[in-house]
Amino acid sequence: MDGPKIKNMQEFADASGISRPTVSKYFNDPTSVRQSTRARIEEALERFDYRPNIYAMNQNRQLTKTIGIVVPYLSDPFFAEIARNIERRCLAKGFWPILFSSHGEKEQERDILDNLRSLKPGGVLLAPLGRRSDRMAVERFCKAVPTVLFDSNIDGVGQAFIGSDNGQSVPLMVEYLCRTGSPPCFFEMPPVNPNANKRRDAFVSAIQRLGHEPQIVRVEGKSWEFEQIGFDGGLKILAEGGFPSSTVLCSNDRLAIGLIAAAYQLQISVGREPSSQIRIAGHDDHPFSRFTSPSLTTIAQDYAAISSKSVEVLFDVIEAGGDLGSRKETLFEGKLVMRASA
Amino acid sequence: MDGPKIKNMQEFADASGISRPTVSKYFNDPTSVRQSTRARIEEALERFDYRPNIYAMNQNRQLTKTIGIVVPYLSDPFFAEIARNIERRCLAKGFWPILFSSHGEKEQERDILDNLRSLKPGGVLLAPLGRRSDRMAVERFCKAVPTVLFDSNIDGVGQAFIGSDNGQSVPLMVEYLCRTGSPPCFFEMPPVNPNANKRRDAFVSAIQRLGHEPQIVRVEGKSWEFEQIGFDGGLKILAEGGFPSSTVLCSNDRLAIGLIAAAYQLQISVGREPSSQIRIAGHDDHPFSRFTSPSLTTIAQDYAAISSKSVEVLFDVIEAGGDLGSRKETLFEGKLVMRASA
DNA sequence: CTAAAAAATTGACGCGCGTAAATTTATTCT
DNA sequence: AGAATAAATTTACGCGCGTCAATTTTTTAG
Repeated sequence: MDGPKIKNMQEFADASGISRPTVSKYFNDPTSVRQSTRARIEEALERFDYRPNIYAMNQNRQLTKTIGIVVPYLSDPFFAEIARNIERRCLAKGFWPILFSSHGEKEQERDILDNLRSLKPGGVLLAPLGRRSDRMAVERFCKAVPTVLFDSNIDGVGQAFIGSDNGQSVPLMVEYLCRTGSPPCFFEMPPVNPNANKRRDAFVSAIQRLGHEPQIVRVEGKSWEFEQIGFDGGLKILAEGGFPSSTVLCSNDRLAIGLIAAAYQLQISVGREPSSQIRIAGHDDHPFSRFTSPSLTTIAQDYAAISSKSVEVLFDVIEAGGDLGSRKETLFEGKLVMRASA
Repeated sequence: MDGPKIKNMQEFADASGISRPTVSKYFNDPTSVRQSTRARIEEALERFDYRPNIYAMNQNRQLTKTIGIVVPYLSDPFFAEIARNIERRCLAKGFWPILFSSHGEKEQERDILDNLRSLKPGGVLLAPLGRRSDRMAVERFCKAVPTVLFDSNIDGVGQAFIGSDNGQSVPLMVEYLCRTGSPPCFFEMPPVNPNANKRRDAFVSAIQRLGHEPQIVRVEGKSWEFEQIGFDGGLKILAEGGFPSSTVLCSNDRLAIGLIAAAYQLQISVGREPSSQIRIAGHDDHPFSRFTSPSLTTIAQDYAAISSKSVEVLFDVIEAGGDLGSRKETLFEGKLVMRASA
């Protein structure tokens, strides 16, 4: 890191005693040059700390080494955690992840996809808003850029989908709850994405299979502040005679977190001890769910598996030139996490 | 959105009947062209949906319209929330925010700053890791790119600092707690950034000013999973005779969230009623702090003010050509948020 | 050691845009 | 109306790099 300042690749090539085209090859794939020249270049790199101008690198490329990651709501630790995993894996593959959050807004999602297009990313990992997505815009985008959907599916859109298997996880929880106490009712809010509906449907069929009548309690609210919705809704329901069952299965953990807070405020005891008045269960194993009072019994989605599989499939798509032929859906099973709340 | 495909600015200029240099001017600042030509360009834009190649746009620029946002830990909803605010404000100014998270790791932070340099951002908003930052790397970066620090200060580094005034907020809380019950002890973990130390120091002087002996309880732990640290530490302390006071002021909300969970598990009642065994207070008004059981009394940092001021100052710096002359520090006061826990 | 294969070099062009100087056209002001 | 001013056009160059074809050098295989 000394010597005269290096301005461009030509100067760096001169300084390292290698021709510019070879240096260029090196930067696009270090393994594509002979071991001995690679060593010489990397030695020079330490002396001069030159970095190619990424803008010049990419201007004539139709596909860059950038990976776009789009999540619906970054303030939700679930997505923050997933994004973190994905970022690491992209970096390990020598790609450059760029993170975007739609912040729950359709327009934002559309803008992000628009902007992303001009970034010419090598591929995109997209967790769509879901029902609120501009389906046309997403579809158009996926046709132009190799895209893998995760978390929330949109039928037929994108090269693949990776998510968790609500059809397995919800019955797992329902059976556990029925086995250990009164059959649960289902607590939901207006669905923001297909998962919410799938979970409700899975609940209905699972509880019917066990010979019970499905009971669904729905509260209103249209923001992404799920905890607040669960709290407000829970407060109202609990104050007005309570849920139809003393066991409540929530559509997701964030809703459950709000509901637990509401129960506490009304001095309704939550838990699986005989003395408790209500049992509450969630779904997702949200990072905070182990710190509720009582800690939340839930279904653990396999963060690591979902993110690593998503990245893996995306790179398959990229290496296949943007098209796999058929759209693959991968669903991971959830695991029951028994804590104190149910 | 019909007609023949537009490949570059020349073709778009031809199609819209305007010269290329004028079109170029338009894209760099739509207000810099006459109203009538602007209208013609925008009309053509609707017909052809052309977008300039951002890579070609930026390759000859020493400063681009990109704003880098770097936070230490995105899974922390506090930073996710701040980032969201900042993003919006940058977009409103016609800039392009790009978000990065150090994920609590020094190497990540260094890599991000390195990569950011080759992005040639117009400016950067940086919430450094703090004590774990590679100070030299940060310093070097700030000399090369207009940078405003926020949340966590590093003396003399960057063009400005925006944060919250621990010297005001902590005494505010201490006085409240002393006025309404027994004087608090201070619950902390190994400091990850200067705020932690400032808060402890502010606690000591505030409690002494009120004529009490400062008592500090420290637990170990070196990850960014603060809740877990608070929980594990709290469990141990509460089981081994408890805190030196029946009122505990935690260094931050996440620690408090863990502590409340620990107290619950040990069936120690938390709250400000006379019947409660312990009072617990936090600091930050973390998005989840209203959903703990009981809800957490805390100090609200002014998210909106911090983010808007940060952006504002950054644009001042940018407009001043990267240097304001003197380094400005802005501290916002915290507000006491009285909830049920203390 | 020689022929074949692999890798590096040389020289050159183009990408899409920013930008500058000189010129022409349009707008504003009195 | 004409003069002064503002804006758009024409022309042309350069940025840093990808990439190609032809050539030379180095490595590998027989």
